[in-house]
Amino acid sequence: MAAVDLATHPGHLARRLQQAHYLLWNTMVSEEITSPQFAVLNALVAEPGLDQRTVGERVGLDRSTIAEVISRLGRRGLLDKVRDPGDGRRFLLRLTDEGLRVHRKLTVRTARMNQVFLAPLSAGEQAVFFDLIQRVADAAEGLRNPAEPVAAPR
Amino acid sequence: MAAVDLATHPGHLARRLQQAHYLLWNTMVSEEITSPQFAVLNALVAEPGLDQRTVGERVGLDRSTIAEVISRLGRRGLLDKVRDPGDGRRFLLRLTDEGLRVHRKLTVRTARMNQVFLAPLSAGEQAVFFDLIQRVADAAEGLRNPAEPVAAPR
DNA sequence: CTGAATTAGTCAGGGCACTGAGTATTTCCG
DNA sequence: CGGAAATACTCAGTGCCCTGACTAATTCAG
Repeated sequence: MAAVDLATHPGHLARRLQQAHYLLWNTMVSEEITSPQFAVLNALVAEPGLDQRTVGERVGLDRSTIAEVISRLGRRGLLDKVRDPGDGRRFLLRLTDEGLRVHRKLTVRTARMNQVFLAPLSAGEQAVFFDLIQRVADAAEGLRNPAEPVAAPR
Repeated sequence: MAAVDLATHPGHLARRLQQAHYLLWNTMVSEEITSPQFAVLNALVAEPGLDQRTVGERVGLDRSTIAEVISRLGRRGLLDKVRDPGDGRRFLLRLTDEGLRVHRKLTVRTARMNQVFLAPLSAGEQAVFFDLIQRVADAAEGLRNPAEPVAAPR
């Protein structure tokens, strides 16, 4: 039987890691606001007035998914969506006061959660953890977006 | 503006890692069979005749999700579902010949994909990558499953 | 200036992932 | 034996995630 050990499959580990995070988030941060939703709030705190597509780019979500997430945040009254007067295709996004309030509250809780989540690793290991994951993710994303100004042999 | 750097958020990195893997899987392994579906096939190659719940446990999926995945694999004719004659609650699962064939084919492709995915890391870094992710995921899962009885082997 | 690309967003469709409620079957206990 | 508890599975509901096809608005080229 040619069965394989899933522990050597990075995809399987990535999925388990994300699931573990999802559960911890639910218990330690919020049952209402999800981690991707928080990422969107955070992007709009950093850069108010972004359009939908750019927010998606900042947090790593495609146009369909970002539309759903933003629609939920809008329904909850956490952000406003206004048609760009200068370009009728865009919607400009801005947090409401409630959105800012929620972002502040969750920022504190998220920091606590991250500590618990990373507690099994020493400080040095945590830095390596971030570095390795980021390098793998960046490289894989680069495979998908080949048009980058990488190799322009001039 | 109290915005946070998402690169220091393990949850965000985990999500990006999984998305990157998803895309690579789609192009290098299969557009039909997903990574979780392959994990189920693999579990049944290792242990034919498992019931649904146990398969879910092996691959890290809850009862609802594993039911959907198995239903899809059944519709594609990759596995058979038979009610356990000894316990009318269970369904026993077994791969069909086609299921075995698909598993063999994808095993080869998956190995190739993993090499590409992990190419940015040296062999030593890959080992660390596995170790760190596994420790974090295990610890977080442990938080949710309080004090499992330490496997009394009969 | 006008028709062809490009761009932002929507919508339909498929799949993963969880919770909570409900059904059927088995087991456990008094 | 018979009812309560446990177990395996199903179903409804929510949310994330992608692709591919579509609409509307803008930009660009001839």
